[in-house]
Amino acid sequence: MARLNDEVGALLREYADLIQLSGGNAFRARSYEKAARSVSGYPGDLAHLDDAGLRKIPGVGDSTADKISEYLATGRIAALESLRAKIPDGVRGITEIPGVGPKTAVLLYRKLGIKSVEELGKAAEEGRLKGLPGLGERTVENIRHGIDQLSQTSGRTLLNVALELAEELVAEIAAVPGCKQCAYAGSLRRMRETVGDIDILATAKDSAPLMAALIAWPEVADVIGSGTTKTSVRMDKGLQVDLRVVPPADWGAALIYFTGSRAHNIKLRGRAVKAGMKLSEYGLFDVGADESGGLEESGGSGGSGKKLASRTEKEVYAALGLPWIPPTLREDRGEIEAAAQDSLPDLVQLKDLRGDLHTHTDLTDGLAPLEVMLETAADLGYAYYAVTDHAPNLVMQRMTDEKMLAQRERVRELDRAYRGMRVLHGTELNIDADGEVDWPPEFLAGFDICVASIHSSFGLDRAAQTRRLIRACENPYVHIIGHPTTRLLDRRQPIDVDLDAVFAAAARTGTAFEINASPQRLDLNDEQVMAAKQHGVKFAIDSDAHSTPALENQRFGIAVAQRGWLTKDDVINTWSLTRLRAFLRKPAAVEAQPR
DNA sequence: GCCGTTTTCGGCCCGACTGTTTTCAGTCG
Repeated sequence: MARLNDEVGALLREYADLIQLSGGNAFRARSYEKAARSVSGYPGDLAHLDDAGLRKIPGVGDSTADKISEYLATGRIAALESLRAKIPDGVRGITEIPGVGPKTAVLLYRKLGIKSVEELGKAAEEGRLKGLPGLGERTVENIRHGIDQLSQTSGRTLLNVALELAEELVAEIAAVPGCKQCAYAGSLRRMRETVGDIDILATAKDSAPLMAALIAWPEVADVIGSGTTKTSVRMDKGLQVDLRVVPPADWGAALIYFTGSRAHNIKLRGRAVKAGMKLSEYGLFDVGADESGGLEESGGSGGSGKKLASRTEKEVYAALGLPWIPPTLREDRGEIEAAAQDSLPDLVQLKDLRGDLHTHTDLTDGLAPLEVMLETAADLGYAYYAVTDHAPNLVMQRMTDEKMLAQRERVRELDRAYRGMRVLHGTELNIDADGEVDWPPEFLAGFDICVASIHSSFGLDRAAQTRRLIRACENPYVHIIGHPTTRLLDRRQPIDVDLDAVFAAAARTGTAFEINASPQRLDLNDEQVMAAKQHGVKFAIDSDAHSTPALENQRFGIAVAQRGWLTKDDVINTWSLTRLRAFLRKPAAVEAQPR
């Protein structure tokens, strides 16, 4: 939907970074940064805006509008390109290292000619950073550590980015005459938080036109290989896409095979072998008791055995004595055993969500006004919706008691005005290093709902992090722990914390844990969700939206929940408002007081 | 560069934290 907007947003952000790196006016840089954010979060399509329309986007003035227009007309921005020529792209990449900003990156470039993270790592190893002004032993160590962090997060593509591309590619290929079926498979279909590549599967009698359609895609940078059954290409941004074309009759078996996971497939094949069958991407075959025991002899065409199933996934699973298993469960975490006992969980679905309990407006760092956020939420069919702007201890947001109370009054008015959607007034509190939050109890009592999250002191040790989160759970006014580990998939490692101890506290106090649906966060992640559920923790799947398009990120939160085996009953924002309100009274924690 | 119940100039998100300094620069949320 907002693809072009994101593209332009990224270019403006790059321009802002390059202004900083080239020593330009800091306010000018910030101005472009703001415009970038605003453009990325703009709900309409930029392509449909004329010059006047562009200027109406908050933070976009004459200069920025001209640059956007230039890009829409010519596909380039001259000013950006001239800055690119001055600062190598890798120098900008260096600022991705946590703790390294533009000043340090430029210093390294000017003094040592370092223009990539790799070169910086090497220079650090060789001790060449010593003696640079402002770079002591500690800083060099931090840079090393930062590079380690970065290397752990790179090389994979975020789910939302891959999904958007995959959906477009599938639509394109499915539209080619002769294409019978087309879908993305692989880790993307399992909705893993990041993916290494995109696997697309299609059926057609003649594969050539389908392969040609992929190769002709405008973002294809190079063709790695192309034959009649498989074509691999690399996109401009480095992501690899594999297209496999199989005969229509083998669709189901191939889809299972290419969806994986590897562990799921291995276990499935084992189950087949035990039952005297053989499973491959070409189908499920009867090995035959009279054969000479060889399992490897039958080739791709099915060998000696008779084909038992291959046309649909359901058919193949059924022939193995199993119900169809949702792709989000196919990780060999007990789903095959559960399926065999017909006890697969009834997974929570996007349509089950009745509300969103963590969202922002332009009163703090959101982009859209309260009224606009509510309109969009109502369009999503929600029965309730919580507005949870930042609290004062996140100083940069400049929240005050007065602003919060004025917003509450407005929320109450709008709540009466809406039919069908109740509006809750909440806040996102800051959990400080000791586990305390922003306001005193009497002020907190005025909110319908409080999310509490960590926004600082990420580096505390395990004992301290565990203690602060447990204290937050014990606060009777804290209902939901927001983005609990604070990880950012492309940038920041999770905090070091004993989650089992924290989950136990959450279950004891009736505090829900968030599945933050922002694709950069997905926090808790699937495995943590499973562990928390074991403790009896309840969950809130929240968008943490700072703009109207971000409200739709809930699909990614649902994916995490499904991968964590959650049902409707585990997720408090699938509940009726009455049941939700009862949960928000938090009796267990109140009894636990005083601490 | 953007913006205006501070409106065409002069501000612009503010403070904590860290590591380097010995009074401050850089980074972060």
